[in-house]
Amino acid sequence: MQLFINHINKDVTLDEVGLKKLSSILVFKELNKKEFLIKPGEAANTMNFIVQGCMRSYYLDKNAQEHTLQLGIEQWWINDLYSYLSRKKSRMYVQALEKTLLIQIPRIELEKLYIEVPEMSHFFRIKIQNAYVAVQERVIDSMSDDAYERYENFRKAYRDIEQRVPQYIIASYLGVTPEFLSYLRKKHS
Amino acid sequence: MQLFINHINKDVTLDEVGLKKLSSILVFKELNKKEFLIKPGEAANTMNFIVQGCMRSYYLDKNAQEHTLQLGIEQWWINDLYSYLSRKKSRMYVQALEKTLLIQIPRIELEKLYIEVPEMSHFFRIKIQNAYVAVQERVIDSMSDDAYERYENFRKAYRDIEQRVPQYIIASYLGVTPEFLSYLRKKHS
DNA sequence: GAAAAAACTTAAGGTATCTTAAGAAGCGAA
DNA sequence: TTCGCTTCTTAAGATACCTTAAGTTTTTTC
Repeated sequence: MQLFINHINKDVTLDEVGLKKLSSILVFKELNKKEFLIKPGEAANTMNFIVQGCMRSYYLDKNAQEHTLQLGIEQWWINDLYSYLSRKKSRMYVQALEKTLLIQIPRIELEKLYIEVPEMSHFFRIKIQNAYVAVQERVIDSMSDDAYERYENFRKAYRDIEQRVPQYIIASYLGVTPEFLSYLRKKHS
Repeated sequence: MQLFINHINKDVTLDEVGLKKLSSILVFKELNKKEFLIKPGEAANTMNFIVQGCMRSYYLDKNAQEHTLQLGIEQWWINDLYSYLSRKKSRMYVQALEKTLLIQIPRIELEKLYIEVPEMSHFFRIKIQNAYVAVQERVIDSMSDDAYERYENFRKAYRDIEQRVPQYIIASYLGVTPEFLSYLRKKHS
């Protein structure tokens, strides 16, 4: 909980009142390993902060292949932001890869909070901007770099995560088959 | 100009006062074919609405290959949103593909306007959300679809643009070589 | 309207990545 | 500790896409 407040305070400064109002709308949620937070057809109606654990979002393409879009551990936000922002049904699975504890902020309360505590509006604007930047980075990467370069980039950017998720999920994040990632690792070792 | 106002009014409702304040900070800018709005090393400090013409943003990868990230015609916004939002220097070229007339909103004025006319803050929040959704869509496409499917998607989504830009630019948007796109078109015709 | 420049096509040979299939290794549950 | 499930590896054959290079068509410029 203190961790969460510190996290918010990195980007904005909340006073006592703001903090109290924020605290009052938080919801704690626990997920077991492999449990889903969101499934296709559902809507994302909360912002979700990982207090402890590890999660990912992914979808199935027309050949039922998994593609991982986001990975997160402690102090990351995880969501189907597409669904949250557009208010459309999700196409994603958002799943715990370990036993995970989340702090959730329901959209309805959050939008009220934006008015009373403009810092929070500012905070999430920054988060959404960062999300945009991250996705754009990924488009650029996928057009410029080959699979092994993307793997190296991934290892740099996600050093803490790499150890905690199975390799086939990393492959599905990079956009290659697990077999090919295995081949690349051998080739470069 | 009326066009621009209608465009804004699609998403938010501005009163007389708001409209006047908005109008007072607009800047018109004309670009000749092939002229650049932004080059690598510069910073994006305006929002840019295309009144007439056609533009694209692209970057060069380490092999000096062009990759087109955004295409736009009349009534689209064009920018290096990454640079605008993060305030970092751009890695992009933003270039006119035809003689183009823009309406620009400088960041400094716009941020003041956000306070006086909150509808504009709302408006650009929606635009940035849409931009996020579009980029995410693209990541999903590039992982799920082969080149020809991406080409068909592109033609559906950008019917009006397809006619106006050279095919090698479409190829660089899809992430394939011009030769390969040419081959695909023949194969499926 | 001719010359120059830009864009598009074709084709051969090459490379990155996929598919399938099988076995090996690691790991959680009883 | 062992069984069963999940994950990882290996390898052969297939395919999507790239590179190079040359020729053709279209567009621009003077």
